[in-house]
This record gives sequence, structure tokens and C-alpha cells, in this order.
Amino acid sequence: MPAAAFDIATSRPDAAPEFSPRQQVVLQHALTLLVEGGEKALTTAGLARTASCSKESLYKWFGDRDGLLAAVVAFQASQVQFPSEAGATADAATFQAHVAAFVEALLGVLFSETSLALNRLSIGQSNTNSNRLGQLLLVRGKHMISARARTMLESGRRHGLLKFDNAEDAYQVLYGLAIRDVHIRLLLGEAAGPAEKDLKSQAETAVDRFYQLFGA
Amino acid sequence: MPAAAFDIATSRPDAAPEFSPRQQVVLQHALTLLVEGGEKALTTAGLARTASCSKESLYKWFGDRDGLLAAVVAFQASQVQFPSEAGATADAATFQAHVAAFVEALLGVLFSETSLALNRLSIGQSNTNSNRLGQLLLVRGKHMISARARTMLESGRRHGLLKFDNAEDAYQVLYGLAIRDVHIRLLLGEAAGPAEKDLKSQAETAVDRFYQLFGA
DNA sequence: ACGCACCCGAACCGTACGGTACGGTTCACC
DNA sequence: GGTGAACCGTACCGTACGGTTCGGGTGCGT
Repeated sequence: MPAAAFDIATSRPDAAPEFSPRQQVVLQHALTLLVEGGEKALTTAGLARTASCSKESLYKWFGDRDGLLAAVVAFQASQVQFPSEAGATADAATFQAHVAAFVEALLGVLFSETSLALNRLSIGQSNTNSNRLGQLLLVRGKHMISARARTMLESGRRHGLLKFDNAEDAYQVLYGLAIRDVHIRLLLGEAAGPAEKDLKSQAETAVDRFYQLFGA
Repeated sequence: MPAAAFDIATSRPDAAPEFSPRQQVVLQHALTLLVEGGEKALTTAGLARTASCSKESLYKWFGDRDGLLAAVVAFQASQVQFPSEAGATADAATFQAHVAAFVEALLGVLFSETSLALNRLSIGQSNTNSNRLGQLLLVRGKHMISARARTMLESGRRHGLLKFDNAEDAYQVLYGLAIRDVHIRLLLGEAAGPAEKDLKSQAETAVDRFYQLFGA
């Protein structure tokens, strides 16, 4: 049992695991394979060949195939960055624009091929392995974003720009207005239409409707 | 090549395939296996044992494993029934109640373990096999429901109860308000909380908000 | 120069599973 | 009673893939 294997069970869910540069390169290759061909395309032999490393190293670094998958998810989650929200509540218009920018970033992440591939992977594994991947994606992805969104919305409420009882509830409505059923359709393999590619107007429409419901 | 094999490629997507009673029993067993253990739990040998049939029959009926999976999806889609909407636009209150009932039924379907298992299956396969399963689920499931919803909303508009430009757009908003991110969280394996199990109040809240946006 | 840590590439093993073949049984129909 | 279709159970085959082992190579500290 190699001591350096990536074991998500023992690592804090909110702790950023540190991968060596070499390992990050390999994980990036794994991600590419995953985006191109789905889970069954990511075999240990195939990854070793693509990334020009040995299977022995893969097993030393990640323990087993599940550890590799978990590492891929954790690695990609650590790559996603949202725009800062410093001093975004100067006035009503800039705050609304800030919310729209947040939603646009959210759409950009969720509709990207990378995110779709990882969601497909986690969903496909969600009824096995005591569901480590799904939990990982939720904790490192969705819950992080949700927390960011809640603080943003709370800030708007404190400044008298929004009115709601429950920030989580308000965020879920914003999410629903923005994502609608596009996410699940993309996950199922439907190609994105032109309207779905215009993230900016989708975000603005969603925020407009959100303000109709929760604007002060 | 058995002549009776279920081949989704040659069957019209909107045509209901006819499975013999014996085959339906087997497909029900397959569905059970799928709900309990996910895709990898549905092996041909396992299904043959569970359903007390021979693998030979499975291959004769469904061609190969992909055909079996497609048949399971088609079978379950044919089982889902929505409440009739006959004469539901008598007055404003009953129409709104009807919309709420529709949304509640939608939530009931999408949040059921069966639907979740089939969505997980289709999503997991969506980057292989030229994506037959995802297309099947979309055409036989989502698009059917979407068509039903659009006619319902159009009816409301004709009676002066709703106001919108694009019925598809309005439906997507209704969908987003109702589903929010609950579907994807359940797909990822998160357990449904008590609030998520109260379909009726979720539906009513969603319809209330929908009327704030699209009520005449 | 020596040893040690790390790693690559390839060969190897065990197993699970998709798919096929075959003998035996039931049952409908003539 | 005979015949053939459908089907069950089981044994079997080929292969793909997860995981292990081993020989050799490279660079670094002493």
C-alpha cells in the first residue's frame, strides 16, 4: 500500500489536495480522455500510454482506479475559478450586473464539456462505491458555488436590493431560472442549440426574472 | 441475426414497441436490478438468473446488451402516464390547480428512483454508442412531456389566463422553477431531504412564482 | 563510484462479462 | 403419437481490463 496514494476518504473534503506537476499533467490527460470518450475510454493502460507514464506510477499515486477517478474530479474542481465579488454592491445597477456575471460564469462552467464529462462520470457511478464521486462533486463543486451565491444574495438583501426569507431557497430559484432543463439535456447528449450558447443573454433573462420575484 | 430483436434504430421513435407479457416481466426484472445496483448490476447472466430465463432468449429478443438497455428505457417510458387534462380550463382557479397537478406529477416522475436510475444509465452511456439511449430518453420522455406542457400552457393563454410569447420558453421556466437543482443533486446520489419529498408544496410554490412571471 | 529513489515499458495474471452452442423440456398444433 | 417452435439451464469461449511484478534506465546525493 503506497503511502502517497490519493485517498479521498482520509482527505478533508474542503482541503485542496496537492498534485505534483507531473501528476497534474497526467490528470489533464485523463480529463481529455474522459471528455472525448466517457468513462469507458479512461482505462489505466490507455492513460499510461497517452500520458507516457507507467501503470505502476498510476497505482502508486492514486491507489486504484477509483482513486484515479476521484483525483480527476478533485483536480478539475480545483481548476474552476469564479470571478471575485469585491465591492460589487456599490449601487443597484452594478449589483444586478454582478449577479448576471455570476450566473453567466455558472452557465459557462456547467455547460462546458469538461464539467459535463465529470458530471456524467459521477452520475454513472452514483449507485456504486458508496458513491464517493458524487459526494466529491457535490461538496467540491455545487456546495462551493452555492455558498458563494448565498453570500452574494445576502449582500444584496443587506443593501436593500433584494427581498427573500431564505437565501438557499432564493439561490435555488435563480439556479432553476438560469439552468432550466438545459443541463440535463446536455448531459443526455443533446447538442446545444444557438440559443443555449449565448450565455450572456440567458443569464440576463434569468436575472431579470429573478428580480421580478425577489427584487426589493 | 434474430428477426424479432428489438432494434431501436429501425423502430420509429414515437412508435410504441410491443413486448410480449413474458418480455415485459423480464424487462421489469431488469428495471429492478437497474434501480438497485446501477448499470453494472445489470448483467445478462444476472438478469437471466433473476428473471428465470435463458441468456439465449435475451439475445433472441433484444439482439445484444445495448438492445436490452434500449428496451428497458422504451418499456419504462411507455409505462409513465400523466393525468388527463380534459376540460381543465373551466375557470382561473381550476386551471392553476391543474398546472400545479401537472407539475406535481412531473416532480413525482423525475424524482422517482426508477426515473433516476434510467437517467443515470442514459447519461452514463451518452458519450458512447452514438448515444442511442440518451436520444431515446429525450424523445420518449422529455419531449413528450414538453409537448403536453406546451399545449396546456397554450390553452391557458387562449383563455386569457397566461401571457407569454414562446410556449417552449415559458415551459422551460416552469420546469426550472419546479426542479431547480434538485434533479441533478438526486442524480449525483444525494438523499432527498424532507422538503424535497413534499411534492405538492414544491409544485404549488413553483406555480405561484410562475404566475408572478407569466400570469395575465 | 556507489547506492538509492523514482520511474518507464512490457509482460503477466485473474476475473468478470458479453456472446454462443447445445442438450433437454414443455406445449401447441396436426 | 409425432413434430416443431419456443424456451430453460448450463457449459463454454474470447476478450478486455484492473492490478502486480520485473528488468532496466536516469538522475541525485554522498
